Amino acid sequence: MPELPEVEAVCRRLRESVRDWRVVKAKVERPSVSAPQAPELFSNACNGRSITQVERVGKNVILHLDGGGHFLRIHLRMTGNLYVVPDIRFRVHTVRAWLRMEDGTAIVFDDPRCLGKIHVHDAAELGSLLAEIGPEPSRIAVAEFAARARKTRKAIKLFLMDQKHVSGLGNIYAAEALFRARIHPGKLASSLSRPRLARLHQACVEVLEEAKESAYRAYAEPGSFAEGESFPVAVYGRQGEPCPVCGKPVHRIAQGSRSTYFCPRCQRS
DNA sequence: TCGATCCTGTAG
DNA sequence: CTACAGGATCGA
Repeated sequence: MPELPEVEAVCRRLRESVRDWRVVKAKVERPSVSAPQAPELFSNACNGRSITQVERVGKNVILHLDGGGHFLRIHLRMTGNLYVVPDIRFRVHTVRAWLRMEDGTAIVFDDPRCLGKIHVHDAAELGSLLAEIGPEPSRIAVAEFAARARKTRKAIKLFLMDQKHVSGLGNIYAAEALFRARIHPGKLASSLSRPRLARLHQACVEVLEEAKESAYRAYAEPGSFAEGESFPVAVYGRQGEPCPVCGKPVHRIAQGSRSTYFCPRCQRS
């Protein structure tokens, strides 16, 4: 589910709905979510500790723990979700890991496809972790954004989705930002002019900001995102449907073995 | 820099 | 049944 806006919604939701931050027991039900770390590492790091802060870095959720000098890095990948349940005994079967709090409630990591990850890190590693995740569009200067784009040799959409360069955009919002900026997704990042890159940067900031609001609203009920996405997508998933601007049918192509949607008239190559 | 791969669920 | 899914890593 999550790109930056959805991860942000998950974090906000946790901060609001967790009442007791003291962990009495933590368990990984599916070792692949903690691999290559052993599940016990997770349990040992969490048991008896308190979560002191919920932080989002790009699409990562960081849970800081007191005492032991550790923090958790959680990545939801495609289908992961993090939410609070009143009683761990009644969790759904797709819960891959959980932390039970002293008051009996629990934070669960629910991930049908098991693609998500939970890892334990030493507090000292936080800096290097942050260093390998690029800045979000809203926190990068246009000049820097353009400089990075011009340095790479890949298609602009792949550049947008590469978290090392710019963080937060995934398959949906990258396509939506390119549509707003009227740039063809297949164009080489290094071939775009400064004005076009500036337009794209602005579009990324806007799309993510707007999507944050709708993601949070869609996530009003703890435990599930509302059906689909309340963000009004213009092109994503709309192959064959008319472009909202010019009416030409939306095209779909493959890039990096993922689907890309765009308007062939508004976004010319 | 590209494709295959990790998993499971669901839509066609 | 196959195709495909809002992500990222790894090996070639």
